[in-house]
Amino acid sequence: YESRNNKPKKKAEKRLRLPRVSFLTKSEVDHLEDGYRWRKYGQKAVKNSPYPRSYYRCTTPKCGVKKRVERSYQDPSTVITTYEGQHTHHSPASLRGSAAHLFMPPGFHGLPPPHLMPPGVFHPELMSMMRMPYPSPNMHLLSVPPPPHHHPTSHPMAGTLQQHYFTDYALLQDLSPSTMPNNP
DNA sequence: CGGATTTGACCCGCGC
DNA sequence: GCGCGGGTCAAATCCG
Repeated sequence: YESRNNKPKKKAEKRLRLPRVSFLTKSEVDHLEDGYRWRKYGQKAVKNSPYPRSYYRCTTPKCGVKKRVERSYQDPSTVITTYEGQHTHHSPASLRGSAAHLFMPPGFHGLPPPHLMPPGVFHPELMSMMRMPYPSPNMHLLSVPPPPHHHPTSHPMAGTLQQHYFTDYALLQDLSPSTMPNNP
């Protein structure tokens, strides 16, 4: 680890913090499928928690979307997935048969307001599309083609043990991680 | 062999 | 300055 200080000061690019969105998902597995490919680049212990936090980066070049995954220590049955940044590409899971990007939650325009979304089966792939950093006035989805066929009951992961139930979501833009809306 | 993961070291901001 | 906490790097390692 000799040459870490030899950074040729790359034009003083500020490490700007992109807006982040977090999701709470009841899941047995830590890393949820969301239609994108990620490479893990770190893992750190979380203070006051027995569960670690994993750091992922989108594997697509030029796409610097990051993702942090940790299990809630207050409710070990839920995982906290935090996305940071916008994908510069489509989800690689846009293959036929994938239910990703087939529908949007009702009233989805920009950032979801702080009221709960209707409960239902949680689609992490759908979740990964909710990446609008700011609520633009007349924002519509980037390029979501109209669904040719809609199979509401055919989950893309049917057959696996992963059953992600949407429980709640939180917008933790710059909040401290200690503000979980979970009163003991 | 190539790409992803593991894992300790390193970086940085901040509070004291 | 020092330690701590969060975040990242990268060599070693794993795995298909």
